[in-house]
Amino acid sequence: MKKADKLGMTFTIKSPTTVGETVYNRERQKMSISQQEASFSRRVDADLVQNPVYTGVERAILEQRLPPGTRLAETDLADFYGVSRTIVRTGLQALAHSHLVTLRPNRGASVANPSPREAREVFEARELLEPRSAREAALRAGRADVRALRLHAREEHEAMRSNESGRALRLSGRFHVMIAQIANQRTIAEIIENLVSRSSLIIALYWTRSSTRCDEGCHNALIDAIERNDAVEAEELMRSHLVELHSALRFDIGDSSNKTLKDMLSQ
Amino acid sequence: MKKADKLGMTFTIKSPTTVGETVYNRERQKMSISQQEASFSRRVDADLVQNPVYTGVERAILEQRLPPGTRLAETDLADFYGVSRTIVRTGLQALAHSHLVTLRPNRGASVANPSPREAREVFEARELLEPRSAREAALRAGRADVRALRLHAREEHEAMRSNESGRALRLSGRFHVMIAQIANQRTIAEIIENLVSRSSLIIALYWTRSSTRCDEGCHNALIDAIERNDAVEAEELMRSHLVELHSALRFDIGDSSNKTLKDMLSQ
DNA sequence: ATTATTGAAAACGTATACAATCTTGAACTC
DNA sequence: GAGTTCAAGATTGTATACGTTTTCAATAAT
Repeated sequence: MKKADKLGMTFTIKSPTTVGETVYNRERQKMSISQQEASFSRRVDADLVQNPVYTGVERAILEQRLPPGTRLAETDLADFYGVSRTIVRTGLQALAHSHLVTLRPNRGASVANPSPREAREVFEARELLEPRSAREAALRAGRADVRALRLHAREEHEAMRSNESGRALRLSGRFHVMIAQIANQRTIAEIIENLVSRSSLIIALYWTRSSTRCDEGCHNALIDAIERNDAVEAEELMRSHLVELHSALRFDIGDSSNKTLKDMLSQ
Repeated sequence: MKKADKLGMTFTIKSPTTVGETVYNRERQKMSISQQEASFSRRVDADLVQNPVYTGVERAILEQRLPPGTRLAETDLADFYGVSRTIVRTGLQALAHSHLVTLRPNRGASVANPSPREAREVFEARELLEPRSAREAALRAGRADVRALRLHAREEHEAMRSNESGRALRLSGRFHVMIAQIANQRTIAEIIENLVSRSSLIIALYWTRSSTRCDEGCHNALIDAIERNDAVEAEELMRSHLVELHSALRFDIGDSSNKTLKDMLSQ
């Protein structure tokens, strides 16, 4: 009770709208990206998509409503999402595997707090994988893919304009994942998806600039290159985009988040 | 009862010796590889290492005692390892995240059955990541690292000589992981570790040659290059080694495993 | 002989109970 | 006043109970 108050967890139990949108997005991808083998499964995800804790907390982290280090007590989450602790634990364990959440034995879960080293490594890995992905995407992208990318870029833009910076950040990450998916290398796309997710936490901790404006230009330029099937240009644009992001991180600041956690989960 | 018989699961409940060795290996690494930040945690693993289901099933898969597609009934595992289904589920979910196990809603778990496409993608990803890792390892490796590698190669050799092909395969994979760890890029090392694990399943399904003899020469040559700090050579050796492995896979054969699952888990 | 039906047994999904561990804060000592 | 001790409360870890779904074999129908 005291704890719930401290966390600002005066929740009315509600069903999260998260699941709906995620499913929608998946559906949309399915149309634009050729799926060669139905048997190539990520069944874990199929299960996870309907775990409200997983989808809800993931989304809250990607939108930076849950800052790094935030304690995630099982009972609070169970109450909030109206499920038992069993489901909460499943979701938290999955998030821990994605490095979005840290699990400490007998101490419970908290939003991950990537170290400067981890931050650097994540971006180095992205700089290694994503340019190649962008090149491949430029070679493979069809009309539907380009259309989906443009639609998505518009959504990003609108989120920025209406000052929904959290939503903008999440969509920006999703843009990178979409490119990786167009490249039609699921294994690598999945790795990239994970690295991109972690980037939201890294940006929350080490980002220096206030604006994410650069994203807009970069992303549009990338779409143009992909539409032209200009593989070399797409690869180079992606590389420089990532280097730019990476260079906007500052690792010399200590994590000093003293905000109260009011309404971080709800909406 | 009927089912247990069919699976050859006439288990005497015993504590798996798996955990012990794994811990030992980790300890050994810790000595040979410089650890800069204790806070850079993979706490999920800390938890998982003492999950007998996770360690036992993982090891059985890596040693090809559990062939792809093998059904993993929760109750059987619970009985075998002497834990409740709660623990079994935690372990299986973790294995599913590593793509070693497939979870289908209401249908339970089975050893993953990577498609030809997934197999190809895994090796493509390895060819992308590991050569670079080997280069970095060659630059960074110290005396202790080289010594650990040679010790490990000897273990591999002995496993081969004594016809423990499963153990040899697992150790061979571990060798690649060790190099990735020496490269001191934990994020990428973890990705490689996962790809290497999946390779055991891929080899079980699509391997054509009977011998793994080539490994021995390749690995020794790699150690030599690393000892000389010859980055270029190490990178090239790793690249060609992986290409050779990849080229020894045949994707046109259907999976026809009709073996009974006797004693696949025990020992 | 092959396919459909069906119901019992087995297996999975989720909630909950209880034990083990950690946290907190008040009382106490120095 | 700063630090220590310890018990009550809170939180996590594991097992188990129970409802739901699936599987499978026996039976019936085509």
